[in-house]
Amino acid sequence: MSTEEVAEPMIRSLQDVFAGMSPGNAASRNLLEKYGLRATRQRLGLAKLLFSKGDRHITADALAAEANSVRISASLATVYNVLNVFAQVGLVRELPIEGTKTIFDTNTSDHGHFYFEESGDIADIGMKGADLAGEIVAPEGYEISRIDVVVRLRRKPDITSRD
Amino acid sequence: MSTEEVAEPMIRSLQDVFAGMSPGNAASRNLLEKYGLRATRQRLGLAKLLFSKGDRHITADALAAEANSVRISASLATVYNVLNVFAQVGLVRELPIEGTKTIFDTNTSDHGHFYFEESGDIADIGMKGADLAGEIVAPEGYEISRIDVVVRLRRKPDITSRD
DNA sequence: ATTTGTGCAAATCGTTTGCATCTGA
DNA sequence: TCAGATGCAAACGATTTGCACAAAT
Repeated sequence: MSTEEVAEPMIRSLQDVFAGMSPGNAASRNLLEKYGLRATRQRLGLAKLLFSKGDRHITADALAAEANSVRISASLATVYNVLNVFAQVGLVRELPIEGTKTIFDTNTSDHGHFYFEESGDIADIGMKGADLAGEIVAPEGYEISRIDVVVRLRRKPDITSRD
Repeated sequence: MSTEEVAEPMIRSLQDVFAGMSPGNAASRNLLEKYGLRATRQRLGLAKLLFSKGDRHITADALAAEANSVRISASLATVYNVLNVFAQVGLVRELPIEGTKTIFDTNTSDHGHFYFEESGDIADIGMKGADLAGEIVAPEGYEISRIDVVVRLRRKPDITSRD
């Protein structure tokens, strides 16, 4: 993983590749190898969990739990390892939202997020991320590497349920 | 640290209150009490450090170090305490930027941030934060409590220094 | 046969907490 | 006075790391 050649996310719809596939199939191996990653049992399994269910926002913790509940054995340390490696090559993206836990996003395209303050849930915001990019001017000598937009939401006072 | 002045914040009331003041003065006490906080030695000292030098983006760690270097004794635990209390009442704001360390921003107005990836420095972005807010529609039943915009920057390849 | 990944437990890092002691209104 | 703050050290939760073992090319 100390690979210098940080492959660029050429494949956008990872969901397409993984959707409905059984773990350990040829396509998955191919994908991992395309990113210079050895296709190990746990990487294949975790990739399946990450990419076969549409866009996800998940913590290492939660992913590990989910993996184990589906008989994909992978220690927490390995899950962290795999997620970090995936992030390095661009298969997933780290979200800087909540102070403590790191959240990994399987959607690596330019997009913002809604953050539901009471539940901690996260949801993608359609466009906007890119829109903003166009208006912001980077300081002299710098270029924009990425823009993170987080819209924090609180439940609106429910007027209909007054009595 | 060396906050490059990329753009200027618009609201700087607190700075005006504290600028050039000696620690422990009446105005500082007033301010703290206005927020329902008891004016203790360390709160006054930390407030001075935070608000008398213009907008700042600082970690608890760094603030504690700075305080001690200026003979304002305050344990790390207390610095955390004070910063958290200040954040609760709205004197400062927590920034969700780097996964690990929490950064406190003395500018609580609506604004985005530049994040210099190589140095870890943070600088305010003039407007934009609010602009974006106008375009985003909150999901049914929710309202926007706040929008965080972080523009990550990398150094642009320096063309002039090629040889 | 190598090289790379995995798993465990111990180690680290930032932050919080319990508790005895001090301090400000 | 006496609620509320502080300081220390131990406690904590999330993540990383060292090392022996297992698996992939």
